[in-house]
Amino acid sequence: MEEFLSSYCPMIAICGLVSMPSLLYFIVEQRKQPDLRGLPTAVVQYNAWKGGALIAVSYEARKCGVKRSMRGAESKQVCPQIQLVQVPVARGKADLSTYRNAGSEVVSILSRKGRCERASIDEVYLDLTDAAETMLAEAPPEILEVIDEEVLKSHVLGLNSEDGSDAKESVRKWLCRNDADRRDKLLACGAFIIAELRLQVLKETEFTCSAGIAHNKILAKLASGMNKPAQQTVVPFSSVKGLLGSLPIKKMKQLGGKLGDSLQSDLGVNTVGDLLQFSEEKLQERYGVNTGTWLWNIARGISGDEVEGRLLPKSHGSGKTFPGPQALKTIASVQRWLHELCEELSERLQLDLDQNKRIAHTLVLHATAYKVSDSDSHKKFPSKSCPLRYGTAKIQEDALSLFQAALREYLGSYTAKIQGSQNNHWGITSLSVSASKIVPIPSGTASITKYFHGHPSCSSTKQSQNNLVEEGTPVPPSGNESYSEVNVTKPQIEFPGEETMIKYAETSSDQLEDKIDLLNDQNPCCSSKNQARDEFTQETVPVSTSGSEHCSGMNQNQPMKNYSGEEPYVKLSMPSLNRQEQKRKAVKDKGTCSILRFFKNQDPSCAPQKLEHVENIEDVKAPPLSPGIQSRSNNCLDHNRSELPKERPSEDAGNSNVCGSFQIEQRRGGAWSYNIDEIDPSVIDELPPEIQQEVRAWIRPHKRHNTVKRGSSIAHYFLPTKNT
DNA sequence: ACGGGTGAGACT
DNA sequence: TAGTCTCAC
Repeated sequence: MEEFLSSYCPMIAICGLVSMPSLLYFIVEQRKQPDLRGLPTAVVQYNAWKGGALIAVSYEARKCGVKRSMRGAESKQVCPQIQLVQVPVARGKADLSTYRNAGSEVVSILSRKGRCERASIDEVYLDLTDAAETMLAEAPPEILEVIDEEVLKSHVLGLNSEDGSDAKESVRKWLCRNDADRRDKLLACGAFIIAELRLQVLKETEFTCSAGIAHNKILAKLASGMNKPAQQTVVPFSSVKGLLGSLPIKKMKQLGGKLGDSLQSDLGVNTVGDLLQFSEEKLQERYGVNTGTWLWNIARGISGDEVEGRLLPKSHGSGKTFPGPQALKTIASVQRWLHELCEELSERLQLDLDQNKRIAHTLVLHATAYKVSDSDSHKKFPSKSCPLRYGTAKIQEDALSLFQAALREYLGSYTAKIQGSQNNHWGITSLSVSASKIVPIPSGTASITKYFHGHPSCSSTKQSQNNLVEEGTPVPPSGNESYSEVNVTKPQIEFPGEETMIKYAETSSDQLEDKIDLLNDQNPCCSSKNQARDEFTQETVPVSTSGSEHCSGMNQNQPMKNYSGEEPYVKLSMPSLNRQEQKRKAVKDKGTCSILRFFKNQDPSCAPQKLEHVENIEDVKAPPLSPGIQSRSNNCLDHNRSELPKERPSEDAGNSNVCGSFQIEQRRGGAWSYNIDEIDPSVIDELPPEIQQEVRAWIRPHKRHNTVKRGSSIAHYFLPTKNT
């Protein structure tokens, strides 16, 4: 216990979660068939094999014994009265946009009270540290006369409902305990805030959600799943050990897969508590430095994973599988499907651009394939990427080129005649295209950069470096545009593998303007595509697409309607520093935070939230450059350990996290699109709106960069070698 | 040859 | 870096 208490560094973050099955289900229920409410229902994927796969099952249906792994047909057997609704289909594939949008709607509400991280389509983490502290200071639970019912319905782990007395009464007592540990008081405040948010979500969207409230994300996540649906669970500080002690190891996030298996079979660890018997060194020895440390911490309920403050996805993808007999066996069919996928992707990119002013820089193609009678038939189909050019047709074009390059590589010596009709050598069982390296359009940033020219920036992470580099000097990894031309028009030219890829070039402003031109290019949809297709046409394509065979009119991508004002791009092309310089600065200036200091005119720690205790943390005080990447870890344990690797932190920094999780179940109508400027957590609010975003982007990573998901990055930086 | 479509992140 | 792999919803 001692170890727990002393090493458990509480921050206050509240994490929200929205669970996808319910989300899917209820959206459908509400929007399309409101009368399904209350009936056993499931959402099935369009694919009609055996009635389609269930991807969401309502609670009523679960009671009937319907499980997610079932097919539609099976569910009918178990529960004849079940109502099956189909997931929307577009372009011959499932279309999840409805769900994405619904998730956004919830995010926009949750983000009113604190920093939000959209962890997935249906999960949101929320850091309510500030809100909880404010509440504690201004209106602590004990002074409230009336306490909302929703709060009283909280589940508080470890709360012995004293001699079977009223559960709500004991919750009320716990919430209002005067002598409680400050950390628990903060959690109590978190419970209030979360309850309110959940009610708000319900009111505004008709979704219900579950939540977990704890001092870090992983515990909040754990808690959020403990009482569903539509309930919230609090993990008091003192309950952590008890909770984890008996928790099956695989229930812990990140341990549900192979690592968890290995812990069980190799170390005989069955519960998280079992992990306690292993020294950190031992764990590192077996799983590597980062994972070892991460495990050691997790066993004690410690996690340095910080709520990131990101509301938008880092990538967009569109993909489809072609299982078994549906495998694609001709280039023509691959091309056709790529067109569909790219069309969807392009649409989403365009939306992102319009709504969020962000640009994706990299296009990636993934596929899985099989091939027969080849020595290395187990070789995986390689992924390929290239600079992303906006415009549906260009994306389609480039994706096809990537595919062909990958296919050649995959087939190796076989490469011979890929063309022709049906081949018996290979088949494509899945295809996907995605866009990544998405960065905000540097509107406004350039001026800021200029303004602070010479000032060190707050960069500390890969991401922030990107931002800096990209924003300051708009150098998208724009390859030669000729790249794909070459590949497409002469697909059979022999490329020794990688050479097909364009190297990222130093980009000058001219090139940048090229890029802009590209963006504005009307891009007659079929132009080069037809060429490409002609080469492969005449094959029979055994797949049925949504029939957008001709690329003529339809999805022309509303070409840049928003770009009448080349405003953003104009700024793009006035780099104030050349790229190298930028890079150098970004790297060199790690750990400083002049910008925030400038704005806040105080608080050298650069952390956007209150940092009353953080002064204890040496990194923060030493802005120039610390060996570790982050200047402020969210986990004081890490910090202490960085100095005293063997020591438990003597004192927690009093910086507590409250994390909660949400699960959505219902909604009402109403389209939504979010505006990141309006969703604005904390401190930076006072800044002029147009620069808030940039500043935040600079600050956030500085505050913490958790490069290693399951490992202490500190360990990574401070431990000289990795003992395997 | 089915859970399918998506996403994030670590490793190398 | 780009590409692979794991994990999760």
